[in-house]
Amino acid sequence: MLLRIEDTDVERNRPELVDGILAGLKWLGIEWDEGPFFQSQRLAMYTAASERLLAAGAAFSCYCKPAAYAGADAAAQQDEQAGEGDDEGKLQRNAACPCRDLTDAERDAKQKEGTPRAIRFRTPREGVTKFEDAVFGPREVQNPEIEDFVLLRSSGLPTYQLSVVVDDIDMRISHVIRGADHLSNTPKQVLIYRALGMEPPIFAHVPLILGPDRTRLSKRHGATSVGSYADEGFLPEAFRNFLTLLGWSPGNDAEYMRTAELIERFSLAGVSRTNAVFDRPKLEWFNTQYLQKPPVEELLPHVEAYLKRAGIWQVRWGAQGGDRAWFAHAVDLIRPRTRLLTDFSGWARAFFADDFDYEPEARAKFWKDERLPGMLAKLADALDALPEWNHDACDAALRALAGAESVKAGLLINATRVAIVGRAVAPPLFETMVVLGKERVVNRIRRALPFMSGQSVAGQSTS
RNA sequence: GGCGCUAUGGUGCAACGGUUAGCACGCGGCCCUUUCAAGGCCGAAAUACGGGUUCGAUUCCCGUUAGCGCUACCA
Repeated sequence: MLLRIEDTDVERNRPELVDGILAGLKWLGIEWDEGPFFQSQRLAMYTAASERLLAAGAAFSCYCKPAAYAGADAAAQQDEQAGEGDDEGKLQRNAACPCRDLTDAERDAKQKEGTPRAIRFRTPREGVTKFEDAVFGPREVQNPEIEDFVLLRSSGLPTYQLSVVVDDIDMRISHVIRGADHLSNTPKQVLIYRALGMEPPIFAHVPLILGPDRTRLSKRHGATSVGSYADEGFLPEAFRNFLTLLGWSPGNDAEYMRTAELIERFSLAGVSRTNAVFDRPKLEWFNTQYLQKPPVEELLPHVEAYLKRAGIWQVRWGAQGGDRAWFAHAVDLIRPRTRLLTDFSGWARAFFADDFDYEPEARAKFWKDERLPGMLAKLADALDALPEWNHDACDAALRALAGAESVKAGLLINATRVAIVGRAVAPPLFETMVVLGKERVVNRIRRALPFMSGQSVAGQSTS
């Protein structure tokens, strides 16, 4: 596998974008052994190929003025709306270029005038071009449907059609697997292969991914570069699983498939021909699966990266033997409730940092009772006095107090949870206490007391 | 406009001539419960339309409609 950057359009190609592409591929786990190769640095190959085609009579020089994309499009639409004069527009499309019949003399004249020259392919005006697509099956198009397309622009830069064929030949590409938007242009490439005396490779066109509005996925649909999904806290493997199932299925109802299984089961035969809508909620569901099912160890490096990014990573958590086990334990406790990696530095922040705030909704919901400050003060004392710090000891201490105060344990449990992690949404209390440790728990409860009792006190807690 | 591709619940996929049309996400309800998730159970929800072929069509053929793609000196 090699990586090739197809940057032959000066207008649209921005060098900075390449870094993003490379980073995105790496994040996805796509590795390449050779490259990246840049087509913009292989121009000599394309001009050489076009010269060969020219010499063989398979191509010709064109001196027409280029029609700007926007202009051409607008003109075409006007033609359609006008309803008349559309003869002109129709004839214009798919037509042979008048320059294909220029005499040598006429050509020399144009050349002398300094008229910009492009090189077009001399498409046969009859016959059909056939090829086999691994997904769409046998294909054939009438040659007259294909225009005399440009191979080399007047700027000397090749078009996609030319560069891709030249490179695929040079790089001995066996399978061309790409978006179905290229299906219609494939006959042109087959024509070039043949004119170059080569047999085309295996083509396989895969369905497009559409946005919720059913148009091709683009910047307008928000998070569209792979990098933004990385930033949002998605796991590469979840993304892979989700993406693979867009336009492909193993033939049964299997959905959660680790990458190794995906690779093992994938086959071009299972690829569908219908475009698929990118369903963000389902992607999130896949992410929760990958956050929760694999062994914690696999998750640790990812969580570590996000904690670092949030600036709350402690080096000791990375030390094998040391607090690595604690870190794994904490992550394991938190992950059943996570949907994105950012949750670890989000609602679960209190597990890794001492500066966290009390979620207003949580306070409103669980700190309403006026007896709370008094009871929690006693709870802190009781916990502090505990000879051993484990789930059952904490559990017993809290329930004993609840009994003594004649309140339901839930009242204390919920209030305490908010006091020590700041959230209503958090793991079971006693397990949380064990992970946080006695000193922190006691301190945090005492620290929270002033913020209770219905008074709305804004502020942060530091333990 | 021309050419082409596609068409199963809102979304992603199964069923590749015979099923009460299945699974998953999402949605609603219930259970569980220490909050919130997870999990379990239940539910609403689809074969675009019209013709054929066939004993029998989601499935094969034709037409219509719709969506998408190509029709650029973009890829």
